[in-house]
Amino acid sequence: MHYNSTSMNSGEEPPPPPLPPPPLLSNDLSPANFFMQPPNQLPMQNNYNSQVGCDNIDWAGFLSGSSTNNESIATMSNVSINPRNIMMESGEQHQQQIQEQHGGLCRDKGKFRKRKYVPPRIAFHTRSTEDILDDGYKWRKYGQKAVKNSTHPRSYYRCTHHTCNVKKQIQRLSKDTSIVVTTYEGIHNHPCEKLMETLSPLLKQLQFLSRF
DNA sequence: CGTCTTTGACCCGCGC
DNA sequence: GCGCGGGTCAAAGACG
Repeated sequence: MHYNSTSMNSGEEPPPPPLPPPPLLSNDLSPANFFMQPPNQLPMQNNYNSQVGCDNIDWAGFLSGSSTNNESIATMSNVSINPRNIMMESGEQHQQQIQEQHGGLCRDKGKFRKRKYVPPRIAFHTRSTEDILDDGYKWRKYGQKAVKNSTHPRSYYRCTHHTCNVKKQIQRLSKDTSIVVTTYEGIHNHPCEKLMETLSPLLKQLQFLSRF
């Protein structure tokens, strides 16, 4: 099954059948420990209707949108994700797509209404004692809210990069407080700072050596 | 002093 | 139309 743009935002489709709980692995952020959640298991609305396990993902490229790999970046159990498809669903391109399809309007009780744009979201379950998982990007907290039917509040973060509009939400599951649900909204339009910090000395050395 | 977090207020979409 | 709940804003405080 391909994880394409048409399957991600078809709000009229019936909800998928209940799925077994995701495998919970450990508390670090190695790709093997990520697990994307289908909407019927998320504590919030999102646009995804596929359960996806990921074992070989270029996360820095995926989250920054800078991946140059045209093939799937994640494969497992016959499931694949193409980052190009996800990027196509982001921001203005998605809005444009909706406007082309519906003229920016959707039907409600026979009347046309403005359709609210919901950017693509990806949620991860991780078992961790820490609320904030280090994904290499710098985040600024801009809100915290108590959520209904949950003992733990939801925290709202924005990427601190001035041109980047990526947000993430962090919440602990009330059922199992050891599980942190991290939801990313949008795609980074800049490289991962931590990655660049690590790579820049190497790049400088390469530049120096390439002179000879 | 600049940056970040906290937190109550406000806004808006959605369901009834 | 109204109330509820989720998301965001922005002032105030904390911290290095």
